[in-house]
Amino acid sequence: MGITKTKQFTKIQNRKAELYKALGHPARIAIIEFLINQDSCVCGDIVNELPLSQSTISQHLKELKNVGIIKGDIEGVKTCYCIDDKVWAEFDDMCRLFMSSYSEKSKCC
Amino acid sequence: MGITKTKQFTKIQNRKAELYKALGHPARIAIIEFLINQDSCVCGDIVNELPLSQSTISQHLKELKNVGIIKGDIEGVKTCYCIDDKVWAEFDDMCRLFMSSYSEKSKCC
DNA sequence: TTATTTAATCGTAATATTACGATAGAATAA
DNA sequence: TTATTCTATCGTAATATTACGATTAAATAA
Repeated sequence: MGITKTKQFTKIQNRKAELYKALGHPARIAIIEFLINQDSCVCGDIVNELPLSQSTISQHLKELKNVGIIKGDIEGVKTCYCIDDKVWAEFDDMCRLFMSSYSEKSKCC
Repeated sequence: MGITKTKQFTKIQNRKAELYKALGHPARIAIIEFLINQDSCVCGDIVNELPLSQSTISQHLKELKNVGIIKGDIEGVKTCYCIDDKVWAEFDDMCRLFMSSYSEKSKCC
């Protein structure tokens, strides 16, 4: 089917999965790493850096934008992509909580 | 194409993406949450808990097992699934490093 | 104005994912 | 032995994802 039964799960479970899924592709990891490490946030610079076509990268940027991890600012002919502080913090909190909810003590086998 | 150009990215980028991707489905989030919060780790109990068929859940369990997040122990007729401490720690470390590599100071727009 | 640059979107092909029922195989119970 | 229980796997259908070239649209440059 290829269609996820979203309605069967909680809002929080879906949001969690959505954020993880957005980072579930090496190109999108590379894009985020680029935005963090480089001074530039210009779309064209990302395209030059990554081994994928312009249209493919544009598609990946859109997915990251859809979940809110990044935001795009059109500046004349160019577009500047940046990490969204609020969503990054949301993701950070969510991860910490999720990670720390498991302790080795609770293991059974 | 539906095929990821894995070879164009680093091992670490691919591993990161692979781990995130494994958690990029609400059913798999629910499975992990169940394993963390319940005493049980028996496959059948997971199937009873989640709103999906036995075969679908078996498939999701396999994906989590493939990236190493969980491991399965066959105990007679039943199978016990547990979180793998080592991989969980790897994921935790990876997340922390990734999250903390961004600071709001570095934002540009 | 016309040309150029930049990035989003469209169309499309190949492959992957999600989901289920049916089946199979292994372990235990009767 | 035979029946039952449990879970993995197979086969399949519907949908999603990934990737690219071509096109479009908007802004700037010539």
